[in-house]
Amino acid sequence: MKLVQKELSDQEIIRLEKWKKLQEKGIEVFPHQAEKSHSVFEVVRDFYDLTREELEEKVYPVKVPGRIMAVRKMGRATFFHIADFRDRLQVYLREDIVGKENYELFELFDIGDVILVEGRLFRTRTGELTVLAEKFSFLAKSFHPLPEKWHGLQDVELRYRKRYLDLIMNPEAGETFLIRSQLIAKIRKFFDDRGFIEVETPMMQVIPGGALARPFKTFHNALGIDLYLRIAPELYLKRLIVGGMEKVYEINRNFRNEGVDSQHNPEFTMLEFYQAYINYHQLMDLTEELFLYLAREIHRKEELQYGDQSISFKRPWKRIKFREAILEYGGLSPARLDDEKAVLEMAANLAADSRSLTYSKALDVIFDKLVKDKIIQPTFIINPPKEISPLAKSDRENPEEAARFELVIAGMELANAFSELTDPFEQRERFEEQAAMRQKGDEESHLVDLDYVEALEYGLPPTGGEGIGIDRLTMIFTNQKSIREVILFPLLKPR
RNA sequence: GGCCCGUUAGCUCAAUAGGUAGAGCAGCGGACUCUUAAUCCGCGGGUUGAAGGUUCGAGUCCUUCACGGGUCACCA
Repeated sequence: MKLVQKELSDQEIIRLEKWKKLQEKGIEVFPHQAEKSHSVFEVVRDFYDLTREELEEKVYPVKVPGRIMAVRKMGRATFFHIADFRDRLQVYLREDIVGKENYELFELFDIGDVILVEGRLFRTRTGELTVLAEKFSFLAKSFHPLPEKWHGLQDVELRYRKRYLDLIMNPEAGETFLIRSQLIAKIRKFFDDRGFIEVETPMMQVIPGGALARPFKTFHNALGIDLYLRIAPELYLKRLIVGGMEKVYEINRNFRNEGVDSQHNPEFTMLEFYQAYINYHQLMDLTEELFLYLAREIHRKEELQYGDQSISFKRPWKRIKFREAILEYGGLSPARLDDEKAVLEMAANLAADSRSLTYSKALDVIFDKLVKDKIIQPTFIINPPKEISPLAKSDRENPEEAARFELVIAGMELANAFSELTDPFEQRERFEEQAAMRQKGDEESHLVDLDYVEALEYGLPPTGGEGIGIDRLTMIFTNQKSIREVILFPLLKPR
């Protein structure tokens, strides 16, 4: 018997010795299954309201699995708690009930062991719902001591590397990931109820498209070809609209070979949905509905606390043109905004790499640096420059602007949506413009995807499409400031 | 990648000005049949992230490296 860790602490050696003793006694430590009646969470949920008298009148037998969390031994009686990732439940162990031999056996149980407790419910003098144990047995032995009971696991790195310890010790962690799960479930319900079809499209692509980002590259041995992990599902989802699927959505991972910070993880989860026959204005309405629905369903509120801000999803949300947002929040005069040279200069000072800057990209840089942070309440930023939107239709009134919006909440870009470009000839031109930029050294420009253009040549009806970052959405809904707090296993360098 | 901060017992943290590395929890032994950060008595536990350097003497000062956090850059 060897543990992964090479150098063992005294406590680990003691636990191994206890295991040995258990084997000598022929006690099953790692059984094949457990006859449970309730989880800890279910006991607390279902019996929380029963009074002491009700519990005395009628016997409520339970068989509950859980991890031993805190032991208070007082001679021939012991109190301890068992926990699952949502709740904890007190257990009362008495020598006169379980028998002397069994009571002494409890010495071989440690904090951290997973056990099954069988008994009846009662309330203690202080009123705490408690299992009066009649039997208890091992479900698994823990060979390592748990982190400190009061402070929990504080080391941020360890919390990410050993998320299981975070979940065992810190109830807030479990709560965060529960909300994440509920968000995704409710998003599915929202779209399913509206007749959308959930689909899955390739994660490995020959031409990574649908966004402006650098991809991860890999290689397929049998076919002998380079493949890329997808940066977005967009072009495939629109092929499905061509194929007549009127409303589709996908919730899945995207991969972008970029830096890591509190708002970016190399793999992240995106919702993308496409609906034929609608434009980006209708998408804004749908987006408002979706967020309001999620806030009501999950938090029973229309306003959420995020840091020291209160974010209101009450409709209607602010809609402001990209240009005007820069004027309003960026502190530029209209004259300065139209002065191409001045704008380029300003952006060059804000960006490290100013080689491939154009007027439109410069505006985007200024927006990112100076404007985005200042927008806290849900705000649609509409009609950004067409040049940075190669897959969107041009705006009807201003052909240099895109029929597109970005949704900003709490200084983060939450969503990006547009009236999809459906004209195959214009799409091809836009791809070629992007290719020209790539020639000039812009690695994030879009690659030409003629297979996609060919799909458009068969006829893509007018379509509205949108992407929503699920991780950032979860951050807003769980009041977390780092994306790593909402991803169970964020990318870390190996130890 | 740049800059700043952090890394000390299983965990959470101390260690004045460079002078014998400590506490709480956890663990071990003992007392205790309504405790809940249980209490009381006693005990053990350290390559101070790694490698160099300065010094009579380094957890502490210097250099390099590793990992993490924050921030800037790039991105969503």
